Amino acid sequence: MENQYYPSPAAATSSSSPTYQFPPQNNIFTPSSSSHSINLFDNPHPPPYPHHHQVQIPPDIDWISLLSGDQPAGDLLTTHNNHDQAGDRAEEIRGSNRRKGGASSRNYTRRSSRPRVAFHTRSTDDILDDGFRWRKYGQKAVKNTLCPRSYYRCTHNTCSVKKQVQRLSNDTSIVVTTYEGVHNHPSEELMETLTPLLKQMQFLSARF
DNA sequence: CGAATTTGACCTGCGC
DNA sequence: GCGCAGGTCAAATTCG
Repeated sequence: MENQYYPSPAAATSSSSPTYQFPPQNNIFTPSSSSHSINLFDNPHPPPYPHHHQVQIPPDIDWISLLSGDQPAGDLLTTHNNHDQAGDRAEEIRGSNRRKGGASSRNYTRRSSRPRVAFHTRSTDDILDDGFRWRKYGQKAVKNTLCPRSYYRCTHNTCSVKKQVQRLSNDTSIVVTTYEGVHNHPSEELMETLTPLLKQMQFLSARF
């Protein structure tokens, strides 16, 4: 079992332990339900951003589709190539008309059944400083929503954690961030903090 | 010039 | 079977 790491609780530097909205059951928010608050350190994906504030959730987000990961794992974690029927047909169409962004030889990995955790924050920044580095790999307009949804992937080599970021259409000051999966490495921010301490410990243990 | 982002095409699941 | 919507890929573009 590998160690698993979560977004670093930078906000924990404040003296009081902040609490955050958390899905009541199955990681799914329901706008009408009373949201649970949990301690920052119990939340596997705490919003660690001092400049973000907890807000009440408006009845605007489709939490079911956003957070749904309850389909059979075997169906969700399949890997596809272009040798199935659809792929062959698409390859014919592509043929001499290869275009930008084509998918002639890709392994297309579908949405996984890994646990998802979403939280909402009020911020002017789309990108939350959670101590990890993310690379944007897509943006998509979502139906019934004015604001596009952005897709990010953790830049660490062996880490496959993803997150989606979207603003509410009726209150664009609110950012909804959805994490999928857990990090298998510590955050860079955490390592920067710990490295000098570890070096000092090594130095001291070598002396004594 | 390498890294990161943008952007439009591609792929799949699902509802009708 | 078809069309739509969501998610992903990767070439092109931008940025530091």
